[in-house]
Amino acid sequence: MVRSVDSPLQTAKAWSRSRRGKQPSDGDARTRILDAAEELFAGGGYEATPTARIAELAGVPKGLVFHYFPRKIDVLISLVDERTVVVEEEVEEEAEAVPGDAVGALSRLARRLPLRASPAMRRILFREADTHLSVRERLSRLNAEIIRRARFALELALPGGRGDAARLEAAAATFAAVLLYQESICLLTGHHIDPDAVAELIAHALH
Amino acid sequence: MVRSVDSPLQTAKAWSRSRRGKQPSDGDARTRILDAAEELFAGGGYEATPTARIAELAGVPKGLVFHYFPRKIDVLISLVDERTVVVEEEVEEEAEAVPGDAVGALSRLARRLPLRASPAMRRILFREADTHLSVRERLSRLNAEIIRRARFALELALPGGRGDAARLEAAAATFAAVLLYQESICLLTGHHIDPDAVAELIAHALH
Amino acid sequence: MVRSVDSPLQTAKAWSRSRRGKQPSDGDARTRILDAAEELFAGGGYEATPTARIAELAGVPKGLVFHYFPRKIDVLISLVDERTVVVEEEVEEEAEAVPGDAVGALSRLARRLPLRASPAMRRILFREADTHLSVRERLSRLNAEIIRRARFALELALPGGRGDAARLEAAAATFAAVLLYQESICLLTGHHIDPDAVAELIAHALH
Amino acid sequence: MVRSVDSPLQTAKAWSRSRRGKQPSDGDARTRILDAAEELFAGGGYEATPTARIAELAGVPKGLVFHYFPRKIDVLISLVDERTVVVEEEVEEEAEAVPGDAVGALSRLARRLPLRASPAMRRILFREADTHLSVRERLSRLNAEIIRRARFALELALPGGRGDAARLEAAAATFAAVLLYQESICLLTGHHIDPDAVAELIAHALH
DNA sequence: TATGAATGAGCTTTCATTCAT
DNA sequence: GATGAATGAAAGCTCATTCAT
Repeated sequence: MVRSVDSPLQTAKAWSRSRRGKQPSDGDARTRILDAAEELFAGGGYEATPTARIAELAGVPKGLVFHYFPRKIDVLISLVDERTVVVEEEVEEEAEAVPGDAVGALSRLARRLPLRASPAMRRILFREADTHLSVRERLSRLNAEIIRRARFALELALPGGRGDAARLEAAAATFAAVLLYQESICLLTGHHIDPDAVAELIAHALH
Repeated sequence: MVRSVDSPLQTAKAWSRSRRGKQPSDGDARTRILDAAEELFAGGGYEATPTARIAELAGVPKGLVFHYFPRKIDVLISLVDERTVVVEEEVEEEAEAVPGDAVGALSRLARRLPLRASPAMRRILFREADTHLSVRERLSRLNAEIIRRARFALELALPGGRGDAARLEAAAATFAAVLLYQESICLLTGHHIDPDAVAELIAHALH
Repeated sequence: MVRSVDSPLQTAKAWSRSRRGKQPSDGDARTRILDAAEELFAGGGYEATPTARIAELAGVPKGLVFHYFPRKIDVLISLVDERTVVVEEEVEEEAEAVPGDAVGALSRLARRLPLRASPAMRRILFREADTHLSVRERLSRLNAEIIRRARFALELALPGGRGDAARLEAAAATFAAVLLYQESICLLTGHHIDPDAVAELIAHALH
Repeated sequence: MVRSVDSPLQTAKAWSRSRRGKQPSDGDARTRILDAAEELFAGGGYEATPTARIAELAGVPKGLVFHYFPRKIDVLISLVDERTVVVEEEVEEEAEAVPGDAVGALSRLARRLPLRASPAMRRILFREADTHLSVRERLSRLNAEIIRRARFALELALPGGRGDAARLEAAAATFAAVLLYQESICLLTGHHIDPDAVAELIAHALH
């Protein structure tokens, strides 16, 4: 089953609608500031976005941005804190796992990343990761969680310990790398990678 | 044969030495400016690096930077133009290919990316790709070339057309993704991926 | 008799305790605002103290400061108005005067300045005097009163009109200058002046 | 006898003329910036003076102020460093000293403070002393030097060890206090103190 | 009386870029 | 080519003050 809310394939617009169900400039001032920052940071990058433009897009006076976020960097930090959630435990995963169905397990993971974040927030997560510590930490945890889940899915789906641990580890890391960067690489190079095909490939590699 | 010059594993220092065989502040002014910019752009990002700091690190007066590079962006463009070379044709590759040895072929590709660039330049290539067109184009060509080579290596090593074309394509793209992003992901998350293990995994997936 | 309350030698803490007999953050909001302002103005100066910090230290919301004091300058004015009292008439002074004891009279004046103000308020009085008219006026009156008293003490203690009027005037002004600035100069340069020694010096000069 | 150049009585205008012999807006940009800052800091205080007004009065663009003085405080520091000189040794003083003529010695000290600074710089020295360390240090050294000289003058003029050391110390400190603060107190309270009268008073006290 | 979000002018500072020498 | 003073637009940020509640 595909749930669109957290599919990485859904559009920014769709995310907005499904999460807030309102017009873009709705909500209180603080929310509108974060909305604006999210859009601008995703579009042009943190450094290249003046706070004045955030205020302008949010429809609030410049000073109000600093009322809520004393320093510009606090906007980014709050954005990451409040709008990216790495889901680190999910009991249902085991329930859904079907022994032997490694492809299905990975495919499900690809469709339902343990990340609650808009497409815009994902771009911010990657783009600003190497400049800002708090962003990097979040990304780091996401990466670890995806690897953990991929490993779990593969272990469950491939009982009997076929394949050594090292190969399983490489498989999990590879799948995480592809998932994390497919959006970026597609955006940058226009080359699309189908996670399902990779899932099948990896599953096949481990039999 | 392993050539260390373009190995992704070599250090920034080693690159510097092997390429220039000089002290860091050697060379003419233009070269020193590019050296400084390379280091600073890689470290803090293009936007966050003032031209004055480039001049300072290069040991040249501020005005000289603009003598060689009329606009700041020209420093980045020149850097990418002159210090990242995507090697798009290499006759020897076929010569080295051993039919049946897919792992060896991919492993060789990992060690010898079709990219002549310092580690610093690689970071710049990824970091600034979504902001600056010229950088993005270079990255795009690099990605395409790696996929092309990975596909070629796999086709050659796995004769007989075993495995369908789609799976082969997924394998090539996966390998390219891992190669391209392993440095970034390691830098960001601390998680290291061994290209050889991935090569073996993929080769095994295609038999 | 020595009364410690207005001795220039008493500490800020002692003043606080003796005057209010309460915890620092006691009292109604208006009082706490003035307390906070007194401390901050004395420490960093009027201009360098934001009203927000006054409110914060006072433990009241920012808006309340402006409820009691419509403009920031009104805090300073109220402080000077309410917390510096230049005592311009004191009948007992004559009673205590002992003809012939000029040193004792001056010494008593030094210990009991005709000023009811905390050490913090004294600093404010000097520091802000040349910027704010109301402060300057208060300081001016204090200076005049000290001179008047010193002159009176010397006249009374040195009967017979020995010494001409000009010298007596210079003596009074000198004593006032030393008294008024000894705190400042000690604070600024670390050099301490003993008012008693100066009293003796001056008395001796006039025989 | 040396007169007007360093007399505390000379006007700001006269100082300007005698020191530079030019129009106010002469000199290079850096000098004009310091000129403007000197005038404005003396008039309204450091905190209350925006750098933009300094630039405006100096007739230079705002950015140039920060070209020469990276932070606003550096303008004040440079001003104190370059435009207040505490003269800590002067051989002639002994030559001029006439044993027995204590009044003359003190009077000469009053007229020729061991301070090379315009009246404006003197005000800055006092006004900003308790906020800025570098200013306070300069003032502290000036105070110490005046005391040293006053003590020296009195010792020389009053041979024979008449009067104990403590009284002599008090006398020196008193004279220094009056000299240092007469300008301030005059400015603030309008009350003028004649240093000569104080000199005579003190000399008389020590016979 | 009490509150804190809202406001915008103005602050210090940064910086790419120009240009006379 | 080489230099660093000069320039001004724009950045991040501060802050007194207002005002609806």
